[in-house]
Amino acid sequence: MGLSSRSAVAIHALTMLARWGDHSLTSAEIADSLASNPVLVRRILGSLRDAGLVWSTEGRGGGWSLARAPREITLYDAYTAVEAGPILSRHAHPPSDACAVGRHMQALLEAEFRDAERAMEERLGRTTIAHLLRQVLARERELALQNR
Amino acid sequence: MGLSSRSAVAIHALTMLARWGDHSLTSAEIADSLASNPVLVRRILGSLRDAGLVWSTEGRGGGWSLARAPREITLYDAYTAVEAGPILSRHAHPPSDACAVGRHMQALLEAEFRDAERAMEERLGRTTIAHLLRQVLARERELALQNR
DNA sequence: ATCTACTGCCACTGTCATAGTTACAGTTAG
DNA sequence: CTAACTGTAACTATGACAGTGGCAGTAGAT
Repeated sequence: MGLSSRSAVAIHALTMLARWGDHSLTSAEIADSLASNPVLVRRILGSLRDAGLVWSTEGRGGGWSLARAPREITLYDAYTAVEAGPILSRHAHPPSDACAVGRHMQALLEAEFRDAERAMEERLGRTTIAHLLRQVLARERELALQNR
Repeated sequence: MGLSSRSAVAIHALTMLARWGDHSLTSAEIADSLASNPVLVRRILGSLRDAGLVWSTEGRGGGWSLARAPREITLYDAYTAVEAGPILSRHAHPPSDACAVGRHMQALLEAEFRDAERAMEERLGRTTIAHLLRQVLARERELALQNR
């Protein structure tokens, strides 16, 4: 493993909200689809709300809805909303300053790792929730045909 | 944070081995530069050896050396030698099969995440240890000039 | 007014990966 | 035989994470 599964949860939830776009979903409904927990869902959707991707209403009949069109939300948006630190982690301690190599490795690695992370983020930014939803619907149609 | 710092340690060690290419280094020497522990270094260099990037000799006077030219070792080589699983982790549990979205999300995310990870790996594959070493030496020359 | 169904949030648990450390057996040069 | 290494297993401490229960706040339904 590496990172948390929060990105997966976030993208899953966003796609569900896009699928049932006309009405809001509760954290319990989303948790059911994830085979997970409403509190967990609320925590992650809370981050998405802070990032302006969704909004929520309290009280009876409340729930969650998208704050933007699905085609205006990329996987990168979801990813950066819920994931904190860098992917490729740096030295646990700063290396020794007495070593000619150690003196510079931190700065060099920082540059290399940032570039590599940016490449990944750039790729995530190319896929939108709308794109994912389209694939989900296509797969559902296929299933419907097979079960006829 | 995200992943382990093993990649950083591996790249650091490889660069040191390239810098002092004529003779081998002990795990204690490398650990000193990392401000870390010889056992940790041996564990990580062990993975690099399994991947064919370095070799080691036991007994007195033993130590570690590169098994290839520095320009033939990329950061991706080091990364995949020491890092096990995927970066972007998937759902903790498989989602509910009863949900039209949940049924398909795992496969779709798998494809998206693999593409994103590949983009990162591709970027890491573009930088070699030789490139890093060149930068270290350049920075050392600068320092030498300033301290004159 | 009260009930019901939500969000929001805190505190806690169990689990797991990792960094770090100690210990010791095996290997090799002096 | 001794000193200096590698190789490896066992252990600890730390921290991130998923998951859970509890409870205050909010708002529609009756």
